[in-house]
Amino acid sequence: MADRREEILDAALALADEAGLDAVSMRALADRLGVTPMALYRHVDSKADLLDGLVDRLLVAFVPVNTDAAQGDWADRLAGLARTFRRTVQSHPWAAQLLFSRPAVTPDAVRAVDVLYSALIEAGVPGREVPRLERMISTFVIGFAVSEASGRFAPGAVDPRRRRGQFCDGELLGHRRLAPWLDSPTDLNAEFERDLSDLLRLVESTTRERP
Amino acid sequence: MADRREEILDAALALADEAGLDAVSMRALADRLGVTPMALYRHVDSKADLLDGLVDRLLVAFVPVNTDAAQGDWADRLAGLARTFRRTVQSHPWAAQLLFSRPAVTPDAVRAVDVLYSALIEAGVPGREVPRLERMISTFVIGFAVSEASGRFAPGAVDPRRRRGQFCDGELLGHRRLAPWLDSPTDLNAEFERDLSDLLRLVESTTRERP
DNA sequence: ACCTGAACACCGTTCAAGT
DNA sequence: ACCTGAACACCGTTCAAGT
Repeated sequence: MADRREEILDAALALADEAGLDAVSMRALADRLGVTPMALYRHVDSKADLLDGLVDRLLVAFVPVNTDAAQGDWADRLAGLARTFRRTVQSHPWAAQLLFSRPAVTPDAVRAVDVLYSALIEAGVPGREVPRLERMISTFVIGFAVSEASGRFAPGAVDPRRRRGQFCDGELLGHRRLAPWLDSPTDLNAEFERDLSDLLRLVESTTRERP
Repeated sequence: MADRREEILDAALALADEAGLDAVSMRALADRLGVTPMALYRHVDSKADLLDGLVDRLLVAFVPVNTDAAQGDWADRLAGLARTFRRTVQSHPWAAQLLFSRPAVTPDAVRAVDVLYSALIEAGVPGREVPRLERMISTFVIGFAVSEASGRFAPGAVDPRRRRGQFCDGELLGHRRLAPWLDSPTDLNAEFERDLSDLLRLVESTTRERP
């Protein structure tokens, strides 16, 4: 009765948290379970299937069923879901490599999409526009979390020699004008909140009729 | 003088276009160049360095220097850059796995960021807000292109048995109310344009003073 | 039903040796 | 300077065999 597949996914998740996604090989996973690599294939179709299972585990963890994110008006619920998702990726940065690769197809992923749909309907967004706005918001939220986890928002150690070259050639005019604001480090928590409130304003503006 | 590194990147890009990113191994790449795998390490630090070089090649291709995307007012330039980026990823879908992994650090990536900075400044966005809006827009645009290329926007073949189960249990209320709009297939070209115009409206609204 | 052992066709990378 | 050969320590997966 104790589903062997679940034990395998437990071990894979622990391995990924401890040593990163690259450390999750069929062989290493089998070792950790005290079993031969081939024994895994009885419960998992392939390594790709294993990774799909891993992503699903993460989504189970964050979908709001009887949690804070399920309370409040539509804006609270939408922002709550976004914050919970970001926090989940922060605790499992290895997931960044997987999150953009598969459609939201598992029952739990569909449930998360449904929370967004319901929030947008409650906000008064026309039904025709809801799926598009859902994709837009989820694309941004996943993108932000993945960018953070994979270092895309990191300071960016540009080769100073080349940078100076670009500056002197009269290039990078934008960077030059923004110099006062580019030196201070970014508070990504505050930035995420500002981005969210911008997106909520955008949702609100979609409830009014437009040409 | 003929830089050997450039020949290697040419071959790697061709290999990726023909057979996908997984086919780009040091051994296969060496084979294609008629050389021993170890010969590559004279011109490339590691496989990671090779992949960074590949991404850079893509960015060189799309940064607007004397092209359509460099013309027009700020909104045209911003939308042009987004469209060109999306088209680039569409022609090289293997890049999807790499685009979120490294900060925009190479000279060409910095140039692309600068085009966005300049557009936002011209739009009248306060300097303090420009870097945030640049990250927000680029995160969305990269996320959209990557989602498309990696199948996240694909129809989503949910297991019908499970889906029915969820429907009958009174779950997925959002999906149920949206059924009329969820059956027709999505025109992603039109959706991308609508998303872009929403983002441009958001930029405009940031030029007005807010609390 | 569930697991094992041996094997196949691959990886990235190091190191000493060649010219 | 540039390349090679052999080797190390890995991969995912197939297939026949064991209990």
